[in-house]
Amino acid sequence: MGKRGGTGSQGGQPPETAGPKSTTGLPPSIEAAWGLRERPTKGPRRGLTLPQIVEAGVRVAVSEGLGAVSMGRVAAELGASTMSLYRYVSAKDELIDLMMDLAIGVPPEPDPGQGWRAGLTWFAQAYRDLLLQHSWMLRVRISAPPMTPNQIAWLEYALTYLRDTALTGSEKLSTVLMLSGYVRNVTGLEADITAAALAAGSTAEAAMLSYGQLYAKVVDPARFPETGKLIADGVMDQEDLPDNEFNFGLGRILDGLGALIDARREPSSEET
Amino acid sequence: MGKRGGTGSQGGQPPETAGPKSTTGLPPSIEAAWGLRERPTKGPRRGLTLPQIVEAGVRVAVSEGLGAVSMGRVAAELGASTMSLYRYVSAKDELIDLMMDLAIGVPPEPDPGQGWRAGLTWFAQAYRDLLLQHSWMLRVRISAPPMTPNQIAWLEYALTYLRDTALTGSEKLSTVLMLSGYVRNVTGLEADITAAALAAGSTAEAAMLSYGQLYAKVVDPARFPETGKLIADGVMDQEDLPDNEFNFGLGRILDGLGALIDARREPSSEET
DNA sequence: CTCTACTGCGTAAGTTATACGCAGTACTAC
DNA sequence: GTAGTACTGCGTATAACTTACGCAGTAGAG
Repeated sequence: MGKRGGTGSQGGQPPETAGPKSTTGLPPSIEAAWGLRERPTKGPRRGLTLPQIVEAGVRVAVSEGLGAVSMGRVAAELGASTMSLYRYVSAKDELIDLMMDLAIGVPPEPDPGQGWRAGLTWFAQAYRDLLLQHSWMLRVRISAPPMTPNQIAWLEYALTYLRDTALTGSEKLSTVLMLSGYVRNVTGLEADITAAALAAGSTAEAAMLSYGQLYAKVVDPARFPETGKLIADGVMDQEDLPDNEFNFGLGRILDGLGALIDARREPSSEET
Repeated sequence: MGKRGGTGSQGGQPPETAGPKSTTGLPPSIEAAWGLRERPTKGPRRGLTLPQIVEAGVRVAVSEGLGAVSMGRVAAELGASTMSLYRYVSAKDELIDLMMDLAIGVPPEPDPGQGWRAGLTWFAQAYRDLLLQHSWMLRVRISAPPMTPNQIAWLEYALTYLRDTALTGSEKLSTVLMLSGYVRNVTGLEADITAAALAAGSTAEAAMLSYGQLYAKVVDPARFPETGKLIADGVMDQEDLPDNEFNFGLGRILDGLGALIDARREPSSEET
């Protein structure tokens, strides 16, 4: 252990974490994402910037997968030392949160003119495309409600499409969370299947076809008749093409939502 | 490194992993879960059993959280050594998969008499209760379609409720996946919020109330008007009570599904 | 009784995140 | 200028882990 044997004249306390103390009470990652944390102006010039680091992290995640994102790897990407990153980021999780926010990006401007259904469909599609592009995001465990700037922007974007409906605020929020959760689930499942099969050494297409055969090996149709029927019908094999799967669930959700929106419009006299 | 200095007379190859070679092509965890892997009858009496180990793992997860589940901790729980577990389990992930299957358990017998909607509602509720009981499961990253025995049993259970509808097999499967994914999402979000707030040092109730105040600190109502409205209305604060949130989304999904089921029944002449 | 396929498990290697504190830098105050 | 000091990057070290490897011993098979 590092005994104090130097001639160092200061020996001050180490800084709390990255940056000055926070008074907001927000989680550190969230503070960082919103650019709070005023930076002092004293000491040596800083060698890196937060955005640089986060970009490097995303670069690593995109090219080598989330598993390759270690503090050391990201630092190497920048030609810096591992520990230097901790001057900008208080923990690895914070880096990951920031990477997510960067990758999510600013959503395309909403166009409420097209109606809630078309709007939400587009929202879902855009989110899906994003996840397919940055499939490492599917491997990040979500552990808090969305609070970073771009996440909020997407939320806002979706809420805008619901503005002219008679849903309550709480219902709108629930709707958006349900929808984005759905998109994440379906896309993630699809990615997992593809990845597992690719790892087993087939092409993506052939891989998806073969999944049902694994089920067939294990599921006894006598004990699980309904599941057995699905397997026999080859449903597990093709998964019906990912996009169809996606659209089916999306359609159901929006249908259900539409029923409520319609019901709200007529009987009540809340406004208009 | 262990140089060979002993008088050992054998020096054979180490066994592949836990147990004999597999010929099924299934992922190792799945094989283990279904009890494939015939055990030989030679050598010394085994000191442990797979179920014992998996139970110990669940015990640790329940009482100390998923993060506490390490090979060493589980072994200690059994009074065994860390490495001895690898005679039963090929990797930690396999242990986790088996823990999941054990915790999921056998679902209650379905009663298709009550109709698909009541049935699926009960299914969702039962799954939700399970996740609330074993909240560590929410922290496990799902990385494959459900394939272990009890997972399949739950799937079968849900499919049974859809038996008498005119949905296609593919639609039924999508429906169940959508539903269980939804339950997992909502329950997980709820658990995350509670956990985060508890960590911040409030009681569960008070914690949930305070979440919206974090949003208020960060969201500029001018830039994000719709989101700002939600915050101002206190929607983020209460999250509308977890159960309401849960029931809202569930209702929407089932409504949407109902519309399709009804539509299928009338116009077509597929059966009956 | 011997052979040998097993067993539990000690040892050690390889990864990680990250606490701690040093040596140096560049504003600020005089 | 010159000192003081609040910073900087980063080397060193620690604490968890997972897991490969191989030894010493055990018990069914022949």
